[in-house]
Amino acid sequence: MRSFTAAEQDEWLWGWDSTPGIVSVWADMSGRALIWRRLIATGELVREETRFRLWALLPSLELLSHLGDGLVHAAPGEEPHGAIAYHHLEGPGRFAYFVSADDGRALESALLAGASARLGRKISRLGELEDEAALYLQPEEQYLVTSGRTYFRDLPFDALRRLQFDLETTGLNPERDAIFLVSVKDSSGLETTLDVAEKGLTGPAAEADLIRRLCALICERDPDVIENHNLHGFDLPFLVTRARIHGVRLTLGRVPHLTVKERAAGRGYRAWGDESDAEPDGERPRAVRYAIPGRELIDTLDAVRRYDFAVRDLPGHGLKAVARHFGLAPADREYVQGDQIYATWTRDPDRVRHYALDDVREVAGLARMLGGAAFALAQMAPRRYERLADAGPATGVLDPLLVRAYLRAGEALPAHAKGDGVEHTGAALYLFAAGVARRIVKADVSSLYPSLMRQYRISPRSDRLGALLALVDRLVEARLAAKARAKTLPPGSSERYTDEALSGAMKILVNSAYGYLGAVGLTRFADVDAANEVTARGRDLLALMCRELAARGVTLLEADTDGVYFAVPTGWDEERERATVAEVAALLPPLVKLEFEGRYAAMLSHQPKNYALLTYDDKLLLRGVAFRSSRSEPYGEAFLRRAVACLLRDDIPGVRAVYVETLDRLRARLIPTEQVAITARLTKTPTIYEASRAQRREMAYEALLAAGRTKWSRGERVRVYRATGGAAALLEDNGEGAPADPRNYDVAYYVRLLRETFAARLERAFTPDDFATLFADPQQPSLFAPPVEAIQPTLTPLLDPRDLV
DNA sequence: TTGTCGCGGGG
DNA sequence: GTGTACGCGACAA
Repeated sequence: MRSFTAAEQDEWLWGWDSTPGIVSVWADMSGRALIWRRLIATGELVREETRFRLWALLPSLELLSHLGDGLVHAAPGEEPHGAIAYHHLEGPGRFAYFVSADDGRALESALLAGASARLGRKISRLGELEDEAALYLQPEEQYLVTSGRTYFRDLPFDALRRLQFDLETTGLNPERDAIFLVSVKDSSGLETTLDVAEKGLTGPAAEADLIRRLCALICERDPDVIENHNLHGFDLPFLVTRARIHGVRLTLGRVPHLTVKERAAGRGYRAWGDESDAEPDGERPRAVRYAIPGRELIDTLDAVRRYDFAVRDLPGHGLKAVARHFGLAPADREYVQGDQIYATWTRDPDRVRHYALDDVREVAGLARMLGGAAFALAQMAPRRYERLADAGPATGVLDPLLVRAYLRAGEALPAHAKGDGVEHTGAALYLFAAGVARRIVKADVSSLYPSLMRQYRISPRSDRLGALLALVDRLVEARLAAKARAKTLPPGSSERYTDEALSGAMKILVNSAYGYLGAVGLTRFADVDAANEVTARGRDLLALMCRELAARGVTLLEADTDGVYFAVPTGWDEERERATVAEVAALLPPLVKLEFEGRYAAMLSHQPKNYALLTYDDKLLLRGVAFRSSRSEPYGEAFLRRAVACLLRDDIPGVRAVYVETLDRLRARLIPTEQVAITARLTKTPTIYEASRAQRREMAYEALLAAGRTKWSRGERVRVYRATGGAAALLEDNGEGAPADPRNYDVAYYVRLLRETFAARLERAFTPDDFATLFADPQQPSLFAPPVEAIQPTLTPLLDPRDLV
């Protein structure tokens, strides 16, 4: 294997051109690149126009042989003007020829002519070439890869000029509904709203004028970045559609004669399909996103999804829920329900203005809080900022980094790895014991898989340069440095924010290196065997940790992938717990760091990945579908929470009391109807349900029909419950926004549900006899039942750690 | 019950 | 010319 200096490997991660402050790049096939830069010292915006050579990688020169003398050899870096040039790349990789031209259209037509001749039919787009016939990127990415430039060098996040806008519309369908207000905020102090009523115009003319004023305002404020929540899924497609309907040109960018451009995307906006009754035949339309020259379009929904993917603690992904979760919502935040916004506007326009401004303020806060990672990625990878903000880390970031690294090293790139049928094996999951245990410790290995890749030098077979591991090594080191630097800087400062963002971005990349290996068909250097070696090492390591912990006298409860829960003997203090974890950690390979993650007073282990924990400050944590499901009836969830809390506090009579009390309240109908109802989302129209009703009756629709409702729309949410006699019933509103409360629910049914569905989640904590006693019906007393006070929860061993191979 | 597909968001 | 994962709910078999 060739060896590379640290400086060369740094170039793989960061590129090599030090041009600072690039905030946007727009390039086309003609070989023109427009680059907007902010001068670090003054914040002034400058625009540069430059020429670059478009390029592609080919397996051979066959497609260009028809050029004869028109195809010239040129050493790397040489740029023979007017000619199509090539040079050979080293190594066994498929893409061994680098070809380039001043004008990408000339290169493209030469390739198309060659392909047409070879295949004997007209080929008119590069996309029609067979797989792996050529490797080519978007013009902007070609420019960034060969120039070694990246976005945002030396630029703090807060130096970006950012603007947020939010449309308020009469509904969700852009073909039918209209924009009536837009709120706008930017990072230089603007906060304003535009609306249809301002200019004395009405009807279509007023909306068209509103769109023109929005374009003018955005161009005047001239932001580098435009942000909103669901920007690509709602605001942009809505704006584009309304502008088209009114014949208004959307001049939002920094090149006057260029308007909004569509690009294909996996997620984004799909025309039609929301509420149309008859599904159109054939393919669903492709999702599209939009691009604007000179500005980066950032959707905070992408940042929220990326955050929640790692942390998994958000109540939902909507703007309001996320803003509240992060404490970004002001105390006097105005809320208006989505379908009430237009009606509110007609009565109380100021309230809607306030609401819409709160929206853009929250978006600005959210974009800063979560947008740092993509900003930092854009300082490394050769792609536009907006692409890095919505890309997956493996295909969207690591793959482009590797392509740039190989070209920089003059090395041929391999074809996309294809699956060879080898199954991808997963992580280990063990349930050692079920029931109740006390004095719980959680220990885990952070970043287990990348640590194993580094420890055992596991890399893709086709990665001749060892570039993936080199990137992971450098990322791990650079991340430690960035974290350490951040700690020395003032909290909340721009500098600290920038280092924290860098550390976050690096963590994302490091943790995606393993996913990269397993993404067969998606990533260029995927290698299932290497991925399987990582998981196999991971399983061995988890088994080793478990055996060594057990050998030190603790009781193992559950282990999953990279972490383990166990109970320690009576009398151990935290110091002894930590010392035990440290002892086992010392037995592991040096790059694998086992850490003490937390300690808890008690745990109910129910099923794999389903458990309850009681913290030492008496907080109850429920994990897994058995304990928290949006489908559960609220009275049952409430019972379960209270009963589990009693159980973990060792208050068995309390468990019994909660059960008896819930039964009594059900029988006396003291529990509000809303507590026994579940929310259902309607997916069938009345016509469709009518057609299937004979075969199968569904509770939600039966409830609607029983309530005399024959019309409803798809997507509507209704609350339903089982009324006396077992009939499905609809829980309607009481007219004041709260649910009605007829209390005519089927008591016998909900009594049975309490025992068979909810109490059953505590079954593994007791012997069968004790469980029967504890959840016996007080209306059917048994003569032989032992006293509840005598019952002790149990812990049932299921798997001996010594049996782990 | 089990397998497959689609969604999450926006007014 | 794109390409996540995860957990859940709806539907069909």
